[in-house]
Amino acid sequence: MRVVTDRLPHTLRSDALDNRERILDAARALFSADGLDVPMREVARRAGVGPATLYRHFPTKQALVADASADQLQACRAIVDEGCADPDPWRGLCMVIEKICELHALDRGFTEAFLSAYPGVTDVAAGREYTVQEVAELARRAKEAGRLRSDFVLDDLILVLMANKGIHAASAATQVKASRRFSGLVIQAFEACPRHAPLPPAARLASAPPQGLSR
Amino acid sequence: MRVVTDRLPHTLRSDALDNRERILDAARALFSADGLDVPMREVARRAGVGPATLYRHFPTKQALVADASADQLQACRAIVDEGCADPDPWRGLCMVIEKICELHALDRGFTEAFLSAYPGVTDVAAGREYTVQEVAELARRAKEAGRLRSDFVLDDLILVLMANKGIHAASAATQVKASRRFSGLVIQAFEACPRHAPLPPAARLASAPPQGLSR
DNA sequence: ACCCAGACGGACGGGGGCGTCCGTTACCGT
DNA sequence: ACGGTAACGGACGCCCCCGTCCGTCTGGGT
Repeated sequence: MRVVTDRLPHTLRSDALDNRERILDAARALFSADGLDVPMREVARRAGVGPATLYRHFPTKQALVADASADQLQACRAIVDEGCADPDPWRGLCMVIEKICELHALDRGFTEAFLSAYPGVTDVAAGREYTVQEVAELARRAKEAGRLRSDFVLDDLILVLMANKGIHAASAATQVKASRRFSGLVIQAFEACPRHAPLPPAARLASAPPQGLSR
Repeated sequence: MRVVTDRLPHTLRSDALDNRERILDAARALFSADGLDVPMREVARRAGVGPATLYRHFPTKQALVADASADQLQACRAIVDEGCADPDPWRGLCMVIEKICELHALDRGFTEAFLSAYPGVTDVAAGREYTVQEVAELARRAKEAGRLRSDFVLDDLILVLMANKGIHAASAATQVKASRRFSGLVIQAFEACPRHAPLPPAARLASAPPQGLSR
């Protein structure tokens, strides 16, 4: 083990910075389209760099995933914040569900990172926690307003996101269309309605199995 | 349509028959728990046979998947037939959705085969077509009875099954629990209800049609 | 212009899955 | 009991991915 790991120059050389950006661009594109199950080599090839350069910038796949997912994570937080800011909590909640489902439909890799809670992708895991907690408050208010069914639990949100992840289509356009239809259905199921029978008990869904990061 | 492929002895030797059964048992167990992404070697190991024996009995993975899924496929047909036999089409439809979701929750490999996650398993694909067509008739009757929302389309069923596939949990028990909660939600979303707003347009998800023309 | 640390990438050894070949085993009919 | 052959499985060569080493190159400070 190295002892003195600090003392690194915090300024990268221009070519190194350039490569770093191209690697992240490549990773974003590939992860988004194909999920996290992409060989590191493939990312390097697409970025036009050698494997060693890739590993120098991102020693582990988790590090790469975390940095490549930063934008989407930010988008996620923005959606949730916007939903919470809506004076009508039910409308805000619906918007959050729709938008997040759509976001996930457009970025398979981010979806996997978001739902996996893989040790090492701590940034994403923390982002998910933030999202979930914010939505918890939003849901509380929506229940209070009598619009969200009283037997809704937070795990239902995870359930919906996992389910949304299962939806696959040939084209991105179809994917989004299907995802929209799905979130529409789910929202109507969540809406408080006297005709609705009680639901089966909810299940504890802490996290999904770490899939795709093993390579 | 089989031509005159029969020249070989249709009677396997006793040890061969025994191995075939053990291979299928191993495949069923592994596919069910871990999905179809299991190395052929792993199936062979579990069955206690060499790789060559496995490949002799099942030249391709599709062949193995098809035979290993036969039971579940039969169960699927039985569920659908039972649902169609119910004098109350809405109750029959609900039962079909619940039971099939549960079946899929308990067998990940079959789910993947059923949803054509694995191309070329024609038997299973045909079974799915049968299922879907039977449910189509059931749905028609449920709409006629005014219990199923009029804007339900068959692709919604595929959508639900794909979504159900996305749900993963640590234990089989939790998995089934989550799946039940999920099917409960979607059933309520499907139920005709004056308070329900119209849904976003459905997406074409059928992934079967262009098959069997060439080759 | 010079220099050298920081950055690059080709190449290497290891591991695992794939599908097949071929020498050996043992089932089954006579 | 015996022979022929169906059936077996260890072993092979192939390919892809992994993470690292090391010789080469170049950016940017003097």
